[in-house]
Amino acid sequence: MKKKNNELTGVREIARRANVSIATVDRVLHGRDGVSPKTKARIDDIIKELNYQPNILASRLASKKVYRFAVLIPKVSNETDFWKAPLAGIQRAEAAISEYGIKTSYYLFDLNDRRSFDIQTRQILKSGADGILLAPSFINEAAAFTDLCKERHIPYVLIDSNIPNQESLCYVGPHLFRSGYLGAHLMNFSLNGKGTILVLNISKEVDDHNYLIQIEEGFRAYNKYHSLQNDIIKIDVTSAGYTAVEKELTAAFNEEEEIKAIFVTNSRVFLVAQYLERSRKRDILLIGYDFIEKNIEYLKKDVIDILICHRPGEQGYQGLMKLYQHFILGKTFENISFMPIDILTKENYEFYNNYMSV
Amino acid sequence: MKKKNNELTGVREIARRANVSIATVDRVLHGRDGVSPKTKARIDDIIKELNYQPNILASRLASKKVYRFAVLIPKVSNETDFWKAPLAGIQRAEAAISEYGIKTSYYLFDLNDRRSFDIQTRQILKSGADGILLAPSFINEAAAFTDLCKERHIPYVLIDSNIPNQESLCYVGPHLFRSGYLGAHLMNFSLNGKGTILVLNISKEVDDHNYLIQIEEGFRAYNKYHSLQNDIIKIDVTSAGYTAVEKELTAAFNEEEEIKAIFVTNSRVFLVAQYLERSRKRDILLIGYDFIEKNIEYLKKDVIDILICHRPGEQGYQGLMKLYQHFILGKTFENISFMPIDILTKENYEFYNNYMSV
DNA sequence: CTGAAAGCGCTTACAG
DNA sequence: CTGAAAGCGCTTACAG
Repeated sequence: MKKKNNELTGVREIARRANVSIATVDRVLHGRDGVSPKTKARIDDIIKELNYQPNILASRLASKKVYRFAVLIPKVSNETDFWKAPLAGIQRAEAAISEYGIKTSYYLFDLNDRRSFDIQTRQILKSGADGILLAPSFINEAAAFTDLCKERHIPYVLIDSNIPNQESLCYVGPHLFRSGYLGAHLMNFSLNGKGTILVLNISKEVDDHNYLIQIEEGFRAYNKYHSLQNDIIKIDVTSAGYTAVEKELTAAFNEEEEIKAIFVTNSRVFLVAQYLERSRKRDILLIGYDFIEKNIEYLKKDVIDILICHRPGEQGYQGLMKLYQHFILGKTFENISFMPIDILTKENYEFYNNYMSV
Repeated sequence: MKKKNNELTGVREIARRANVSIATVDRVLHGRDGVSPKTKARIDDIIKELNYQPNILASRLASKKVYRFAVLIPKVSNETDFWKAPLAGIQRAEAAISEYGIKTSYYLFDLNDRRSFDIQTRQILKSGADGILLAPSFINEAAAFTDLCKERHIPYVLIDSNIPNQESLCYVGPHLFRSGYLGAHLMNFSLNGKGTILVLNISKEVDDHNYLIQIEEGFRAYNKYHSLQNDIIKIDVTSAGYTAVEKELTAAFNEEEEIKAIFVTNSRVFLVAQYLERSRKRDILLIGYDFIEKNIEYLKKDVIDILICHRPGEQGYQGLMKLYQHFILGKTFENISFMPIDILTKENYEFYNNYMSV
């Protein structure tokens, strides 16, 4: 049975009402030119009146246009498997949206080699990607790159950490200050105001400073706000190897007897755990960051008490979905999406990453 | 330009190779009968050989079939806004999949009236829903209902709590025993083995017992496993009103001086917080469940120290998506999806629910 | 500036 | 048991 005219929907109905062809409606819908202002106005009115919502399935099926997204993140290394989770999240998103004519390409760089970051950025620009998802691990290089993106009007989404004052499409990641603040609270929850606290920044890269400093400031802010009397000793370990950590910690423990807790501002907390284990120091409260294998190992052994995490998988998933929302759905959204700050212990870590099937 | 024959893809290519029409291919693809065994075998082989993946967009666009999902959850009440979050998650999923020809209907029942649950179940069966998402709050009624669903071959997904030994399509929710176990750990993290602990079950419904008992058992298991010497006093408050809680707590505090902490096995922890505030008892460690307004209020005021949560929004989202995966994508999956067990404090609760935009 | 027509990869009656 | 044809709601050349 053929539908009656007044049962038409979508572009057909708009075309009928405006007395034009659906091709013209399509032109207006996508803001292409070649339509007289008069016609355009008429069609625009009808679109509003009908509160027309395009059928994305039909649109994507008919269109040959392929959107190309580039993903620029660190490769998983022997040192750390942190980036496994974001990658998995990104791939989960990729699977969900690939039917919509989206091609996702991966450009992985080496966290120990800032040139590899630059090399990949050049590849991306050459590739002609429509949108970019990146982790700005090398902040200066990243800022230079996003400047280029802006020049070329290529939207980009940041995950893991933010570049201040950059007009990204979105930042998906933690509120670092608040994360450090939470860390201090968790320490105090157990210490109840007593004992000296060691704060450790372990990083050979100056780039991390922006990242670590925000966490440290949050940490200190908590103790200040609550007028806690704990001494805080801050140590910058400018090498990410075990020996450097061992040396600094040995010195610290020799000088100061009252150390009751250690807070590590990034995922290198396992190095400290290793030290505590080897030197048989028990009853030191140890809190650090990130769900990585080496950390989980010490969490299980009760050497690390708490790991703070920022949903790395979710960051990757959401990051790519933001590009999808922007390009395919034409949605707008807040340009910051803060991740929850999660608390992992020996008792709940198992459930943290295994629910990600949808 | 017309494509060459050997560039054909999808059903067309299968049909060409099998020397049949695409209608026949379609029949085989969907297991409809009316195809000779010989032809079917031939087509099946080709499907495998080509590793054919149907184009869901085209499929859903062409099909007139509408899938109807029924959602059976408690309505948000004045007493608690707990069910806001699952509802929001379900609606988020609904928005994501509605284009695929899915109609979602809501059947909300009253947690104070088990008959309302029954009434809604009858409505659902009458409606002829294809799949059901439900919270089995009244466990006996729910079991009777899912028995009927099984008889009629209507798949259903459970959220929030499980019905033991039911063959649901999936359970999406917490591992309650482990959740209680974590609760005990958090207590001990602050108490360090000292002080008497009060465990409170506040519920007038016998139905909740299965739920609460699992949590309590987990809690006790932790203390036993770690040989903690804390006394545990367990109180069942069989009314969900403030006065009953006040009476029981007053009595408990009069009898026992050493109470240092209270663990409430469900979201009624705000009633205890209210009591502690009114009776000016400070320094009592208070841990309970769920991100609801009244609890957050006391979390902010430092009366409640920790809330344990099981991603209610995610449960709703994933629950509906499981039905989608089953019906539209024809995917298979584990029939249990345990939620992470999250720890909320005054410092991180703000980030817990605001990232849900995708 | 505009329209007629083919096509995206499927599903659905209908006819035989 | 099987196939030809129309159609889902869009987009895309192409022609004028």
